[in-house]
Amino acid sequence: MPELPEVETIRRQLNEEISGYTISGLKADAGNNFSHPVGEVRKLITGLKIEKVDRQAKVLILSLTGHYHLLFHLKMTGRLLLRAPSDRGDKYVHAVFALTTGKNRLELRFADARKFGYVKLLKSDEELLKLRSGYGPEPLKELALNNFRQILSASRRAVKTVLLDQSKISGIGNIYANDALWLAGIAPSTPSNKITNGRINKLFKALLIVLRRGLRYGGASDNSYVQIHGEAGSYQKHFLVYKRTQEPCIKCKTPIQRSVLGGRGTFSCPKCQR
DNA sequence: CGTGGGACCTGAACGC
DNA sequence: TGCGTTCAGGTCCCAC
Repeated sequence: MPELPEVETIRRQLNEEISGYTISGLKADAGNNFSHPVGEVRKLITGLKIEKVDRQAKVLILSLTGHYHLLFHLKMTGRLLLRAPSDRGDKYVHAVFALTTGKNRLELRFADARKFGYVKLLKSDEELLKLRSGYGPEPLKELALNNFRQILSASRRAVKTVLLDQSKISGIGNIYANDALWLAGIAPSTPSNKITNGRINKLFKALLIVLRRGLRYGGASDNSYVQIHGEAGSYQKHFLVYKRTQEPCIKCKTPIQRSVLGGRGTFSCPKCQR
């Protein structure tokens, strides 16, 4: 759901719209998922200014003055919504951050139907560095082909499992892993270290293509993901194999197969992917 | 080191 | 109409 393209879409919108705002309040209900008691977080961040909105893998990072960093992970059903204080009707809101600049007032609302998502406060740049060090390179910014080759050749696990491993590469989730493997013509269960160089090149390109495409369409609103003003993305209209069980393969018309790999729904064309 | 499974929590979709 | 069951994906944690 919220994978790299979805979270990056939100990051860009938030960075554009709330940078420079000051946090002027915080309300959260009992169903929140905060790393620290809400009262403590409120005390620490009230009055701090949002310097920029960053991202590591699927984690959004609001960097505040004073070297504080507010992290949001949306997991499956989390949403971040930017609203006027008078706007009503958002469901499953667990936390509301009041934002102020000059006379402008906004609310950043953290909503999550399933409560898997979290809000985490980091109190120093060191903590942020430590968090970042647990993640692999960002595919659209840092990942070089050589590095990608090393990552894949270092594991005997199924290639799809490696793609989804956030400690190896940042931000790839089930949608884009499935679609990239189809585009590259590689079966998801292929042992990662058995993929030839030529096919690694193909997969590398395919991965960048599907992630950029996801971004261009503003993410996949397949489930509960929406952008910060509630608009849907549209990548779900362009899935290559994801969720297309029994529908014809775009290349060869063979029905797309669903299987389970590493406990996750896996979609592939038995003819095009070997 | 790797992996399989369960846990987290709840709405939606489906079966009867 | 209304009940029950199953499923979903991101990540962590535990047992093998």
